[in-house]
Amino acid sequence: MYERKIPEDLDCGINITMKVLSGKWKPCIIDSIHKGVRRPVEIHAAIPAAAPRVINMQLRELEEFGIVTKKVFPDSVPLKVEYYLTPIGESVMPVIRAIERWGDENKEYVITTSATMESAGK
Amino acid sequence: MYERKIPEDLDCGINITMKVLSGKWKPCIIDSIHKGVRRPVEIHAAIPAAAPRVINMQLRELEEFGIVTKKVFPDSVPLKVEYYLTPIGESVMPVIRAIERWGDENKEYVITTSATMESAGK
DNA sequence: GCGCATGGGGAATAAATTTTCCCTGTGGGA
DNA sequence: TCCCACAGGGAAAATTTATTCCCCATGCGC
Repeated sequence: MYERKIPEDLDCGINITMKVLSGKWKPCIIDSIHKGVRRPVEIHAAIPAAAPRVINMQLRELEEFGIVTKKVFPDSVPLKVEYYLTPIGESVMPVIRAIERWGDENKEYVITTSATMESAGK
Repeated sequence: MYERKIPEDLDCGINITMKVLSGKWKPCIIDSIHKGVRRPVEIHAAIPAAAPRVINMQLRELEEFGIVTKKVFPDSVPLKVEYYLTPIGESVMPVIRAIERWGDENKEYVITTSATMESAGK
């Protein structure tokens, strides 16, 4: 990870969750794994917009936080790796679901609003 | 706002919500307003860790997205301004609550885990 | 040997976001 | 007059985060 220079305030729960979930692709990664997408290549395929390197790094961070665990099959060739959600990882799913649901329900609105914003003042 | 150079994918609901909520202090700001903290000075006081300038900018972005509305009392001196959640703003509250709840429930865990991460490899 | 797929990392660069510094303007009070 | 509280913005610097480019290793098939 990076070395923080600005201290973070972990007072309110919002910031705690954000510390774990912040990362452009982390919620998507968690959601994918929850859906049963376990192998790195599959995760990359599921989120093509993200560079593989970024997904690797965010997976590592999620692993450090105990959100996911990594299972390596040392004898299989080509090398096989699988990621699973830990119980803590499972416990964030309601949060991800809430985020996803709101987004799905307000997709139209957000897209048209942000389009309007761009054509107006920027 | 800033001019994006990397296109965003607004396919999945997660990214939609994140577009609206991303911003270091936005969830806190929304939560504060929901709790009845309406005037800019009060919001600043409620989130002392954030620079006032940042809060102003994020408020403006939230306003552009229709999450909050601004009510100005032109005749009062000193100038009085109040922010309110719009119906859409109210509709994100369940998301904020879910984020807040998970953070509160896992505060200890996250804090000790991130402390361990720092003392180990960084 | 060569190229493939698998899983991954270092270093540099680019982009996005936040923070700091200082400025605008109003009207009240000392 | 000078300074206060209020609300807010421009510009630059700093910080944080993402992305790109190229590298490593294994064992298979040709």
